[in-house]
Amino acid sequence: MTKDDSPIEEFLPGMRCGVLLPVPLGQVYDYKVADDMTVRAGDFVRVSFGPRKLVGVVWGPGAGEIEDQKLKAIVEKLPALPMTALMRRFIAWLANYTLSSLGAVLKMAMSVPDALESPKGVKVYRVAAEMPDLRLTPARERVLAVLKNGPPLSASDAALEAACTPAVVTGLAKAGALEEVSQIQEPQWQNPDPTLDGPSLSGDQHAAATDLVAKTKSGGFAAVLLDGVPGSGKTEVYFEAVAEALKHGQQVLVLLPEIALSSQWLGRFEKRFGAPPAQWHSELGVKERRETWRAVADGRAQVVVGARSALFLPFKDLALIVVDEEHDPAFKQEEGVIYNARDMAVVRAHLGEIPICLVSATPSLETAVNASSGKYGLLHLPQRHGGAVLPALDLIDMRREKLPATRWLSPSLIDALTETFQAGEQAMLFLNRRGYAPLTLCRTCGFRLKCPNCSAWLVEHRVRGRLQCHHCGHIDRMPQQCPECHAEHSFHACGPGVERVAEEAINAFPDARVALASSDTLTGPRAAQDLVARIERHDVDLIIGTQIVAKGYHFPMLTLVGVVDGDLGLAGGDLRAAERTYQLLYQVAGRAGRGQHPGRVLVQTFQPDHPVMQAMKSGVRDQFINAEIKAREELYMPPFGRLVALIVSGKVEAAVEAQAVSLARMAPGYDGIEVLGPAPAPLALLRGRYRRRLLMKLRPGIVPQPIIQEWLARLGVAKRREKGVRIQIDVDPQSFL
DNA sequence: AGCACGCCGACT
DNA sequence: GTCGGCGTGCTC
Repeated sequence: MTKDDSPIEEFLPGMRCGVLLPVPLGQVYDYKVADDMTVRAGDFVRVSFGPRKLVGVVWGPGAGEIEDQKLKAIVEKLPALPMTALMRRFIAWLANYTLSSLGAVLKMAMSVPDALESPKGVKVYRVAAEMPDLRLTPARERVLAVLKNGPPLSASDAALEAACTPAVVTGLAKAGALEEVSQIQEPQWQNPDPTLDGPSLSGDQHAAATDLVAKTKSGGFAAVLLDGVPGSGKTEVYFEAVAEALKHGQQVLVLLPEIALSSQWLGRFEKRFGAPPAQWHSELGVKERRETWRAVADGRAQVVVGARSALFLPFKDLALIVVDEEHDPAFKQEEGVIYNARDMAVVRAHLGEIPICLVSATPSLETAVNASSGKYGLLHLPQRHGGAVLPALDLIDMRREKLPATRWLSPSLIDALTETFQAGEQAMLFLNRRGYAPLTLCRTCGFRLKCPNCSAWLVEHRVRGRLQCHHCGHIDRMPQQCPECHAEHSFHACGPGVERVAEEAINAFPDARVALASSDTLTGPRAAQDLVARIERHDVDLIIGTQIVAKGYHFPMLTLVGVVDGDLGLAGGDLRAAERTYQLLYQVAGRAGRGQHPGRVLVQTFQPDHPVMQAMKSGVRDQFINAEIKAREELYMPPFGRLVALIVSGKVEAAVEAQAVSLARMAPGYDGIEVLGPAPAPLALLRGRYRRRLLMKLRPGIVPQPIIQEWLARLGVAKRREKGVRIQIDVDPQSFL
């Protein structure tokens, strides 16, 4: 069956149809079409489900397993535009791939239930057909004149136009001179204008843009890696393809890892297209969500930039997907339905038969392999745009720098900072650790402050005067005395966080204006935007930040980047650690010297001979990548084999342990499949739940999903499912441990 | 996931 | 005597 000759799609009164509900149940429930309606697959309908009313989606013909008498009738068909067949196929594909229930995936695609209801009218006023007798004050006359000659307005708008207070308007309505009408207001979206002149492109940029534009124009699936060094103008290249889609009245989705912090990206977009794109991220208010959702569904919003959940927006006519910073681990959703938005974006493009462009200066190994094997197209921008040169990078061998135990900035780095400030330029210190210190212990008895819900240390945040768990959000006040030995003033902070480095920097440079940038200080888009503006105005000399500052910012006066602890990501022995560290360091280094001023990057490391450090120093990226690829290939690690993690969790440790053991015992024993574990998960206790992890390694070509389904089914048959224990499946986990 | 039904401890 | 704790079972 081809995808075009669809099964029965229309259901008449009295017929049985299957309705999928946004609850994690994985089943499609049968309902009867009520007498006064016809529904089609994709329609949003309200149904009774047990004691509650839910909105679901007509999914197809009913399964027919339940007797007619038990069938409930559909309560109501909602006026929203139906879910497209494409979105339904996407949901089904994702549920199957991630081994999660259809309902759980549907829930992600129905995150704005409000948007499906008929839009609520806004009270607007117009002049009544018959004018009653009333006293006409000048203000009243102005209001009547405004409403006589123009469209109906809300009380506040009319008041604004007539230069009076809204009370005058409502007073007139009360007197019968104005009629109140309910008007549905779908806000107008200012759409980006593709006919504005773009920037002039370099030869490489032009060639890449031409290719992307052609693919966007012709349609059809194509995945392309746009690989360019920081500052090479990748954004301008894909903007050309965005313009192409806009010219044909089609839509574009741009996925970014952390939309909330990309005010600079928005600025560039607006400069190119004269209007901002629609945005989609977790900080949107209810109203914005509802309006954006509707505007995307009916095609008024043409370009959406968003975090991973934007993948589930109901695009009417999507022509292109761009995944910027495609290597970023933030695309991976680790809770609930576990999926990688970058990979699922490729799937969506495939199902929708449209091109997708993956963008990065440090492509993930998976994408790099796909590009070199020819599965993905490759567009390469090897040079910085406009003659800017890549920063010079030096390693600081921390084994030679004699530092006191509570200092982390080496004399070499201090010297470089001094020079930078003297030249009137800006510097950035990078340390991927929030708070003041990652560990606090009692000097008297050795007690360590620890999270009650997780196997993690509590991190002191001195700015806010409290202790915080970075995994569950647990917050404590800093205790006065040791909870164990009751010694006073005995706490000792171990190791540095950004706050502590800031303290050290302020001591060393009392005159420097220092800004701290972490997820604790930049709590929303506005805070981020403010900081960016301050840095651009040069109101800040030194930025000290976590990975939040590694993203694609561009500050012309920023000429020195110091990495406080280059080795931080390398601990732990994960195969991916080297790749990650390299990507992060490379991104951070890219912040330096993007304007006319040449940049300098200093990386403090205790392992200057590590391949990552050597690759950073030589600037030869591909040599390092190729070595990593070879290592993966030899070990049948992704993308040369498959991994699936099974995470067993629950509140009772013994039950979790028992479940993990029985899972391992009943593991499939096929050729080419290896099951490792159980081992304590990276956080053996998280949010009060104990965790064990099993890792399944599969040789290339083996499809994991049916094998795992069968495995879990055998477990059920053998009555080896522990109560209160959850088994979560992570297909293609980020961590290899 | 919700939500109801159901069976055992401290309160007006 | 009731209010309420959360165990378990169902939802077309």
